[in-house]
Amino acid sequence: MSLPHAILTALVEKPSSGLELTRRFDRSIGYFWSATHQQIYRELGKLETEGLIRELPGRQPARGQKKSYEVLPAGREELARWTAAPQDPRPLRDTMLLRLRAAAVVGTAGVGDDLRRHLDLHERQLAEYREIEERDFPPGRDGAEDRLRHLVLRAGIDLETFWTGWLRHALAEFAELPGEGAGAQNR
Amino acid sequence: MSLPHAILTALVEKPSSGLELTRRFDRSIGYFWSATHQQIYRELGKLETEGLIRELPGRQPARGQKKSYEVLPAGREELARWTAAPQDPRPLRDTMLLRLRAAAVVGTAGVGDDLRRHLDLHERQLAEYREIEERDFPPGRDGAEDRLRHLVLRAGIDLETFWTGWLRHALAEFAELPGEGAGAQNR
DNA sequence: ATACGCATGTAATCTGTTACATGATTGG
DNA sequence: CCAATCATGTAACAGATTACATGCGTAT
Repeated sequence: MSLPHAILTALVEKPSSGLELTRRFDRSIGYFWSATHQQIYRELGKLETEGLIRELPGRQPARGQKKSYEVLPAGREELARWTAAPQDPRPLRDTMLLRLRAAAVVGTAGVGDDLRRHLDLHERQLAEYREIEERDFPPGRDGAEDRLRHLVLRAGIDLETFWTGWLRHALAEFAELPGEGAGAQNR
Repeated sequence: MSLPHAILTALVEKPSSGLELTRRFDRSIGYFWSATHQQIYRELGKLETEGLIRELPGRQPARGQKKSYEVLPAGREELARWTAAPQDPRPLRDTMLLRLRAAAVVGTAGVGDDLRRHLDLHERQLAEYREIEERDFPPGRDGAEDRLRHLVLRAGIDLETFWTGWLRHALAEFAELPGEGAGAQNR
């Protein structure tokens, strides 16, 4: 129940078409709330029906034509209401941890290589976040909006820092496991 | 596509009934792959149909009667295959981060209180993990299975450490935001 | 004219959530 | 006998994923 609010947030920041939203989800919002273009189009339809957003006036109608939306006052209110309401953190669902637990009973074949690959992925993501931080949040600016957005980016950086650290630790442990030189075994 | 493998892992560790699995998901496996009893029963049915698990022999049939399952060789093979195959990390979906981004445009009302509540939740979870670590992983044991399971628990501990650290940082930032004494405002 | 990329959308399927229904067992 | 609890399950729905369909605009 958060996708509509992710979209409302994006549209309040800047009115956009479906594809533009998709691009922005790929770049920035999707770092903590991912969505595909199908989800976005479907949800835009719903939000329009519910009167929370509307098509920007001065438009072409047809299919294959760009169609931009803006947030209506009702949408802004709904977003404010949702933001203010308490919500429990959603339970974690992580495949790598599950695989390690499975590896404890069926063997570690293949897992070491993928740990290395994940480390690489997380290192890249971390580097990307740090670039964004340098570019968008140079020292000594502090509007309230900037601070909040910086805080969110900080979470991303800290989270990737956690993953890279843990993955390195995991790889070190793996190196000490019996028979983990080349990578495979099944008990 | 991981719930069946979570269940297979649990059943390889120890044959169980649906409700016993549900309990174990609440306690241990669910820390990184949560599931409700409905999901579990549905999936047990599928796994049995596919010939990956079977009912423990020596059974009563009827509804309301306990029904335990064990993993068949085909199930163990499928689990090993899945564990060894590379998988991309699933994209992050975090509501609190989304809310902060929304708060940057619609105001921070209510968010501060919930940050505090989340900090409390994550501190409790961290304490629970640490207790498990003390109880189940005293210094100086090192079977391969133990090491892998400890590694998974370590991820939980490090992750909760990240959250509590970040939430404290966020609360400190909030304290400096204009008008954030009592908690509410809308721009 | 056709092929490519942009843009919007439909459909089918799978996964997860919520609410409820039913039988068995046990303690009062 | 009754209520509570254990245990299994159904049904309906909501959310997410995957594959595909269609139309427009532009460059070759």
